[in-house]
Amino acid sequence: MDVDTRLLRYFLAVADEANLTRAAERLFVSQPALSKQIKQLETQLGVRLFTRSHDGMALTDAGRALAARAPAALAACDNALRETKATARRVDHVLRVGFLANAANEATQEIVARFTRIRPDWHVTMRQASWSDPTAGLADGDVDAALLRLPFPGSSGFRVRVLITEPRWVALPAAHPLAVHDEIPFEDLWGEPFVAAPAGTGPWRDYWLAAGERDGRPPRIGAVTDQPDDWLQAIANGDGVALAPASAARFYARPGVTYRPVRGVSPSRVGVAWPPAADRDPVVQDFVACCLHATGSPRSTHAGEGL
Amino acid sequence: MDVDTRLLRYFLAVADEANLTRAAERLFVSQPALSKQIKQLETQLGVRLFTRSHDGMALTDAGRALAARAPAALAACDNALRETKATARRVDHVLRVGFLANAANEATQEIVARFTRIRPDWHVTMRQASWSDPTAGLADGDVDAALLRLPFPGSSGFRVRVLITEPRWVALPAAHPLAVHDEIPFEDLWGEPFVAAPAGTGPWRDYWLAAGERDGRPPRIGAVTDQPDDWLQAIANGDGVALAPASAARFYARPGVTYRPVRGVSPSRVGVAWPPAADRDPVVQDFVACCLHATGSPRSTHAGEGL
DNA sequence: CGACGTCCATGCCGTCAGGTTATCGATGCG
DNA sequence: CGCATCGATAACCTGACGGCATGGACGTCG
Repeated sequence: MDVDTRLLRYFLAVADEANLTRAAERLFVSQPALSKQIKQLETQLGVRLFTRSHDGMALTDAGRALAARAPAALAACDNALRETKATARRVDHVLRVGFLANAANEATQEIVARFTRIRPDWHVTMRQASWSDPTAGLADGDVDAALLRLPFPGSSGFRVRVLITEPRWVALPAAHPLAVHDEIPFEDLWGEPFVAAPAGTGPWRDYWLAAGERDGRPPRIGAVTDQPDDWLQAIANGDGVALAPASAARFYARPGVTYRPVRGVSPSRVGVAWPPAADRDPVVQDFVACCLHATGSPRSTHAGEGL
Repeated sequence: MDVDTRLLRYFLAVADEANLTRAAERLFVSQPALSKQIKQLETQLGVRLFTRSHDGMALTDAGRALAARAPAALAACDNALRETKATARRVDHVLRVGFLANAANEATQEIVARFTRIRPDWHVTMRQASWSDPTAGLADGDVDAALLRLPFPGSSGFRVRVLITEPRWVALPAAHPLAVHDEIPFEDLWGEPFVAAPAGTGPWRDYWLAAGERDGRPPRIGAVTDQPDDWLQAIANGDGVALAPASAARFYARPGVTYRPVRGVSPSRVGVAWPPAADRDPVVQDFVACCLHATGSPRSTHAGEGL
C-alpha cells in the first residue's frame, strides 16, 4: 500500500479548505488536476473521503480519520529525510546556510570569516533561495541554518535570533513623481501598485506590502516576482513600487530604480534561524554565535519580542 | 520534499540485502529499475546513501540515518491508511473478511450465518485473495479479519486463533504411478516436482513444500501458481504434484487430479486472524467468536501453540 | 424567470517518470 | 585467462500527472 506523500498533502489541503478550487490555488496546481488526485486517493483506498456538494468538499468520517493521522505520517517522513540530509552534511563537515536576497548583506562575509576561524575544518556553503521559499530551505532540511528577513512563514517551527534591524525604504521607478521627495510618508504609497512576492508566501508577502499598516485599505498588486533581478526589472519597468530594506539601496542600486526613506512603516529585521533539531549541534550553534558577534547583537535577542 | 513511500521501501530493501540484485528480486522489480530508483532518491536528497562496490551496496552514515528512521515513517503512513479504511467500513457497517482459497471450507457458511444472526445490521463481504498475498489483505488493511492457512508470512504482527486442524494430502496427476496407492509415504514424494506458491511468500511457500520435513533435501519446483484454477491446471498437466489440505479433495475435485492421504507430513491448520488494532472492536471480536463456535474450537486455542 | 456565478467533473493532449530487456564495464576467482 | 557477479547504461514502452477547455448541477440576483 504505497502513497506519494504529495497525495497526502493534497488531501490535507482540500480537507482544510473544504473547497477544491481554493485548495488547488494554495497547492499551485489546477483544479482538475487536484480533483483527479483526490479521486485517485479515494479509489486507491476504496473509500470515499469527501462528500461533494455545490458548496464544497466536506470530509466523511473516513476522511476525518485520515485527516487526523496524515499529519503525523507526513511529519515522520519529513523528519526522516531532513535528518538524513543533516547527517550527510555533518559527516562531510559541510555547513549549508540558506539566505534570501541580501538578508544579512555586509555582515555575511564577516560571519563566514569568523566561522571559518573557529571551525577551520568545516566548509560553509551559501545557498540563495528564491522568494517562493521564504524559509530558504530550512523547511525541507536543505540547509542547517538560514539568514532571513522576519517574519517568515512557518517561523514558529524554528529557533530565531534577531541580528539586524533597519528601516524600510521604498524602491520607485526613477521617473516616478514621488521620487523627487527626500522622504515619503507611507500613506502616499497606499494607492500605488506594488511589486509583490508570490502568493502562497502568506505573511511574508503581506509584510512587504505592509498590509497591516494601510489602515485597512487593500494593496494594489502591479507585478509578482520571485528573484531580485526580476524585482528590479519590474520596478524599472514602472509596474509598481516596493518596500525594501534600506540596505537594498547599496546592494541593489540600478539605473531606473530610486530608493527613498519611508515615514510611518515599521522597520525590517534580519534573523538567523535554525531547526530545533540543531539546538544541540555545536557546529550550528557556533555559526549562530558568529552571526550574533559579527552583527554586534546581544546574545539574548530572541525573535519572539514584538514580532 | 515529497517522497513516494515505495521509494522508502525500495531503499530499505537494498539497505537490508546490501545487494541490488537480490533486493530487486525481493521487490519483484528488475535490477536496473531499482538501480535508477535508488539513484533518484539520492539525487532528490542530494546525499549519497550507499557506497557501491564490486560486492554490493554498503550504507553510508547518511544512509544509516535514513534506514533508522524510514521504518517509523512507513509505519505511520501505513497506519494512517489502514485506519482510514477500517473507519470507512465501521461507518458503513461492513465487515470485510479475506480468505485464501478454501481456507475455512464447509465452516464458512456457518460462520457467516452466525455472524448475521448476532449483527443483523452488518454486512459481511468475503474477498478471496491470491496466493501472492497470503495475508489476504490483512497487511494492507483491506480486510478486518481473514481466514487463513497457518503459518502465514508476517503472522507475528497479527492475532490468530486456530479453528481447524486437518491432515495434508497430496494432489497428483490422475495418471501418476503413485496414484494407485491408497496412502503415500511422504518420502516417496521427495523426488517429485512440486507445484508451488510464488517465491516471495516465504515461509508459506516452504510450508506447502514441506521444506522442513524432507530431511534436508531441497524440493524440486515444477510450476509456480497463484490461484486454485491455475494450480489444478498445472497438476492435471503433469507439471508436478502438491500437498493440499484433505478438504481440497471435496472442494477442488477435478478430472485429471487425484487426491491421496500422505503419511509422515504434519497436518494443516486453519485460523482466523485480525490486526491488533481490532482487539477492542466488538464487531471483529463477534466475528472471531462466530468462527470459534462454528468450528467447535475451544475459545482458548491460540496460534502460538506448537507452530 | 432567465442570466450568471460557483463549484466540481470530464475529455483531450503533451510530457515525463517508471518499468522492461539487452548489454556493458569493473572486479574477484578458479 | 575465461567466467561469474554486481552495478550502470541504453533504448524503448506505457501510464500517470498536469494543463486547458468545457460541461453539468445548483444557488443567487437583477
